[in-house]
Amino acid sequence: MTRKKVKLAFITNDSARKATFKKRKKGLMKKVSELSTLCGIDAWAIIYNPYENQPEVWPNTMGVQCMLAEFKRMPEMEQSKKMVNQESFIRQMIAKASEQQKKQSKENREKEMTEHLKEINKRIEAFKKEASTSSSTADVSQVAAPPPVEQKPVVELGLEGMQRTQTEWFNDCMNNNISEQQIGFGHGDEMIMPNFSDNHNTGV
Amino acid sequence: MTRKKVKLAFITNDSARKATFKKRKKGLMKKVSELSTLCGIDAWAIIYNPYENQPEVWPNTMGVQCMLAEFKRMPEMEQSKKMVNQESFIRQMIAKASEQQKKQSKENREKEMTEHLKEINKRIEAFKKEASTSSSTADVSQVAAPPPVEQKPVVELGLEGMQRTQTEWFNDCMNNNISEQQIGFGHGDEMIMPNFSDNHNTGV
DNA sequence: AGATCTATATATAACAA
DNA sequence: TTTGTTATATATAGATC
Repeated sequence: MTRKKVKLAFITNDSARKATFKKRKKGLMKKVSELSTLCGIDAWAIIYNPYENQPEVWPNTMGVQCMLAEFKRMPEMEQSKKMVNQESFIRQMIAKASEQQKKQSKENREKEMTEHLKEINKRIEAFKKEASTSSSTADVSQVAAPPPVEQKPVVELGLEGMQRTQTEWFNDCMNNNISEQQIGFGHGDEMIMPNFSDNHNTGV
Repeated sequence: MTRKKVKLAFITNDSARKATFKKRKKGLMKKVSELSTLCGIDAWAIIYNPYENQPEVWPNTMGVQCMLAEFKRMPEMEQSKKMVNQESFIRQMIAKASEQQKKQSKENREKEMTEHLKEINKRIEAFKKEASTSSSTADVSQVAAPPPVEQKPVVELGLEGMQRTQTEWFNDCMNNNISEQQIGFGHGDEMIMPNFSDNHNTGV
């Protein structure tokens, strides 16, 4: 919003909409990374850009790519089914997964893949210990809100515009066909990234 | 970044960090909603606020809550397993899911739950038709990038700071224990929300 | 279409109550 | 600690190349 206070409504002009999308996507990415840095939050972001055929990922860790790609597969399989029917939902998932299976298990990917998860799980375990002192685990819905435990939070962010299907992207991920660099994210000068060793600036 | 050009590094002072988190979270939410509006993107956001015990959701559609809660469950189950071992990963999911199952299937939730999914799936189907004309489906990894199909993209966004475990939140969701309103998002004056009927401002 | 520029609208760090 | 204010840093719409 500048030069004119843009009217907050759908931009009908195609090229204008695309331009706005690009600019704002970049801004959003930056905001996420800043939040990550400033608040010590382990953050990641994926944007399935509707105007490109490869998603943008930040930070460019393969584990994050695959993990969220995994997440993204779920809606597709839900096609005509109801989300609430969790059992049939999962059956479909198994079917798809077994097709996938022969294409996976590259050792060198394991390490990266579990990188973030380990962090998360450590926190979950820590939290469980804390929570178990205050209530039973049987009926979770009745459990009182646990006492505030100060711990590093995890931020997760996905932005997705459908261009390829989720599964296609996942396949590519599993087949190691990730193109080197699709991150367009040049953040400012003094950015400090405490959590990731593989952060980098591209941008331009 | 004002009054002083903040140094982009972890804020060690607890209260300052919390204040910054709150402000920036709000800003991020607004940005997402604006992107949604301006570019006609079906967007949703969840923030597992590290300082509160209920996630913030926008828009406040239960289907979105449960769908993303579902996504969020996956990492937890991966605890000590490798993400790459998709089969065992899924087996664990089934185990958890069957525990869940007796607590679900409330009719009045189905409608909301599938609301977004239907939109997504429509687009996936449309895309598949388009893509099937140009290549075989057997080896997806070798399929050339499909021709750009102009269609409304879907934005998905999750921000998560671990306070409760994913599963606990999911349980609450399934048990219909969602507290009325945990969204703190008062956007500007002229905001127009074409896609959702249940948007609202709370702020405060 | 994408890269740059610039005037303004917004976001927000530091204060204040 | 929340809320409101204000000075500045940023984000970005529209224009230009």
